[in-house]
Amino acid sequence: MAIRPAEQLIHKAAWLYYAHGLRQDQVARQLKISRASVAMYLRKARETGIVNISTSTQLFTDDVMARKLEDALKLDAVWIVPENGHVADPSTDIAVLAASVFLELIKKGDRIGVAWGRTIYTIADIMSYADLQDVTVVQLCGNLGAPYSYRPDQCTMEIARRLNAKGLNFYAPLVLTTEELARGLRAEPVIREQLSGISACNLALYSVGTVDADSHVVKCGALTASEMEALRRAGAAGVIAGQIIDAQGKALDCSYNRRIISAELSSLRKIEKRLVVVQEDSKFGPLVAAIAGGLCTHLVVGARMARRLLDHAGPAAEKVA
Amino acid sequence: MAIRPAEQLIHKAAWLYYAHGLRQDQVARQLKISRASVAMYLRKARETGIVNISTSTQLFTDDVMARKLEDALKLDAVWIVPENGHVADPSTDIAVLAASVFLELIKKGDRIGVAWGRTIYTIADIMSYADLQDVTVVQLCGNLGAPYSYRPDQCTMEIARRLNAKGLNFYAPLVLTTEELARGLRAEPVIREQLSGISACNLALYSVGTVDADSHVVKCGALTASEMEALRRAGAAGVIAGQIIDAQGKALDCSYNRRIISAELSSLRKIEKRLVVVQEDSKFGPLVAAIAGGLCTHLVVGARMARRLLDHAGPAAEKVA
DNA sequence: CACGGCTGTCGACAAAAGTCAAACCGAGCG
DNA sequence: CGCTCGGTTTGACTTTTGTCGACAGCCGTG
Repeated sequence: MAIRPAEQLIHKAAWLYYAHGLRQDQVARQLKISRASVAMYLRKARETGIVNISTSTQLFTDDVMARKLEDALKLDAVWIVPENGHVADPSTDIAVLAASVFLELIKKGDRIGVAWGRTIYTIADIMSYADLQDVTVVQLCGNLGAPYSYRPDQCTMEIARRLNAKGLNFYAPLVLTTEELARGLRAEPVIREQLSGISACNLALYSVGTVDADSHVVKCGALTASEMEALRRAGAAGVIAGQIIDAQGKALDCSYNRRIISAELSSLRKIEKRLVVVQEDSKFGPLVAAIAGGLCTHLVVGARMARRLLDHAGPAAEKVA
Repeated sequence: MAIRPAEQLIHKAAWLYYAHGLRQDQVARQLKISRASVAMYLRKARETGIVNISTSTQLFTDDVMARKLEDALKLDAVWIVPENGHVADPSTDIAVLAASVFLELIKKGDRIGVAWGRTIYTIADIMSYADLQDVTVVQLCGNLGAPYSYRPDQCTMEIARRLNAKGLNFYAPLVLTTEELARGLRAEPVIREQLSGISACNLALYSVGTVDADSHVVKCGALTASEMEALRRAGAAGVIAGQIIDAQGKALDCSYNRRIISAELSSLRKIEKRLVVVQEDSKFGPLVAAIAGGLCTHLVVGARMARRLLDHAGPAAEKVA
């Protein structure tokens, strides 16, 4: 009995407890183990996704503002977390909501593209476990040898681990020193395959990055602060999956963009559901650019950001009318 | 504050408790209500499907016998509930499992066909609540003015209620006295529309009925025991959605079948996922017939029944080989 | 306007679940 | 052969949760 009590017993305990509604001591008696063990098994069952507890995220879409935003920005769905004087900081709230929304959007057999960043890693970190063996999580861009714990491959792997899904990592650096080398690497069969597999995804998860000295690409050494400054003057408005975009949400025509290994924006746009999560208010500009470029269909933001987006879109919408 | 604490507060409480992992007293403090109220809200949240607790049914498909059955009978998925010396009776187990499987098979936007019977009603009765506004539950056959609480319309409605889905009832009797009247009624626009809408379903839930004096159609007075006996001699092997089928799973050519208002078997076969649940061992014959007729793609049965099916299919499979 | 009925709320208690240190058990190793 | 080590199991204890009866506000009604 001590050989492999794990799976089988955990399953049975979870089944009796959650599906049949038995008490822990009843389960213990039925399984002929102590109640303490049952409690432990149940915790494991929750941790491994054998049982799933999910809460409806409807509360956050019911907001009238969410509806208005959907209309104004032509998005499929918007979730807004209220920022009333809660004790907890709103950015955690946003991540928790994003994790729920993300899980809710996943279907069996899905292929999911994941980018990277602090926001994404936070989501991965608080996301509850699930048991989706037939799901694949693919990395959307090359890696950064960064001193961060939220490198692209880590984001992908952690999410795959949580979902009990297959993780497909990208074995290439995000940015190279010469355009030529990048071109060559992109032509490599392994890399090319991975890149072309991206448009086969039906769900993507990413955030947007800023284009100032605080940007991750700068912090990770992919660009210097002054190079970034120059790009900004040349029209850079945001960063998506390590790629610089302009205010229209198009890839900026610059050396940096030609030196990276990352999903083409056109591939991203082919993905049915593009979930964008933004925590920081400072990312307003980049977010507007991403939306303009059609890189977002599903959006999770805080109330303050939502209002700014609406104010921004409002006049434009009136102009059209 | 006493005006309508309902939805909004329940949602918030559920959110803080289940998604954020706060304790009930923390939630109470944040929402400025007593902990007792929080406990009550959480119960309501569970009851109304605002939070969903589901357990993986993998344990029951992992069975080697389940795999063999899938192969032998060409089914998409089989769940087998073990019948070891559990305290609980196995038929409840089957229903609990069937309810979980059923919920697991439902996707957003689905259209679900539901038949009737004791088994189906039991499933509806123990099924946990969910919050699927964009799902439609349609009744697969006409009604019986029966002294039972599991009339077709009740099965449909109860399931729709549990899922928070739209319920589409059939406003016609299951069986009429003359073929002519039945033909006329089927031609009625309302009825015809309902009937033709059945093949648009992508999930169906039904059981099978026996063709003896204990059959529901006999108990409900749709047929007398002697009429049934005659039909049985004429080749009747089972009942599906109030319709008599022969051993090949084809509709039996008989007056009774021409006098009923129910889904055509061909419409049922067009439904992508056909979940059949069988509790009683006595329904072996009818089940074999239903499977032979391609009326089943997903099956939930007890271990004893599974073994009989395998024994039955085994020789035939060998003969082919 | 007083009256039940209804619903939501609360405090207090009982029940259930979570947790921890200690015991246990088999496996591998010196 | 006896040892430690990693893991599981257990009983005892603490914390958390469920529930009950009582009370308070609101409503429609007589």
